[in-house]
Amino acid sequence: MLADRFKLLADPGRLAMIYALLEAGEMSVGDLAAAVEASESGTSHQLRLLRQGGLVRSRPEGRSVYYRVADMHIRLLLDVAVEHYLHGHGGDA
Amino acid sequence: MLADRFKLLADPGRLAMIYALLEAGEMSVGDLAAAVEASESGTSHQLRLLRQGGLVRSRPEGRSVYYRVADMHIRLLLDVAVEHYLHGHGGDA
DNA sequence: TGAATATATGAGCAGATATTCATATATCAT
DNA sequence: ATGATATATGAATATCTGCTCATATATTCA
Repeated sequence: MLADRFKLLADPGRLAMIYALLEAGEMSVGDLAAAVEASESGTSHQLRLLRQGGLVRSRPEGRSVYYRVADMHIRLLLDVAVEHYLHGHGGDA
Repeated sequence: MLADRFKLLADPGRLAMIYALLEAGEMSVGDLAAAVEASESGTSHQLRLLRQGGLVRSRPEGRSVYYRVADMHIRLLLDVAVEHYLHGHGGDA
C-alpha cells in the first residue's frame, strides 16, 4: 500500500537514517546508530522496517552488516518532498 | 518537520481523501465523507489535520465547507511516490 | 423563532508504534 | 575453546493515532 511507504518516511529517526545512508553510501549498524545518535538496538529495529519495506538493503561483512539505500528513487522522492515542504507555507483557510 | 508531512500522507483514509479532492477539484465535507466511505465526523477530524498541515484549504459556502488540495506540488509528490512504489519491489538482502 | 442540516470539536477508547532491556546468534581474536 | 564484538530479535511499556459518540456552532428554511 502506498500509505505504508509514507509511514516508513514519517519518522524523524528513520529519515535521519536514510539521509545518513544517502550521504555515506553505506554504513554499518553501529556507525549509523552513532551518526543519528540512537541506540544500536533501536537502530536495528528501524532498519528491519526499512529493509522489509524495500527502502534499504543490507550486506553482511565480517561481524558487521552494511546498509545502503535501495535505489535513487528515494532521493528523488525526498527531494520533491523537501521542495514541497519549503514551498507550502500557506496557513489555514 | 519533514516527517510530519509524510505522516499526513501515511494514512490510507487521508490519501483517499486527497485523491478524491484532486479528482473532483473541490468537495464538501459530506460529499467527501461519502466518496471515501467514512463518517462525517472522522472526515472532519482528518480534514483538520490536513488543513493544519497546509495540504488542503477550505472555503465556506452556505452551511457547507468546501475543501480543495492546497497546491499541485502534492500531486507531483504523490506521482513520484507511486512511481517509486511501483518501481521498488526489491525484497530483502 | 424553531426545526433541520452541515460542520467542528472534545473526550474516551482501541489499536498501532517506538523505545528499552534482556537475550540470542554469529564472527573474530587470542 | 573462550571471550569480546556486532547485530538481531522478542517482550514489555509508554506514547501516539484514528475512530466513535456526544455535543456545540452556524446556516438555511418554514
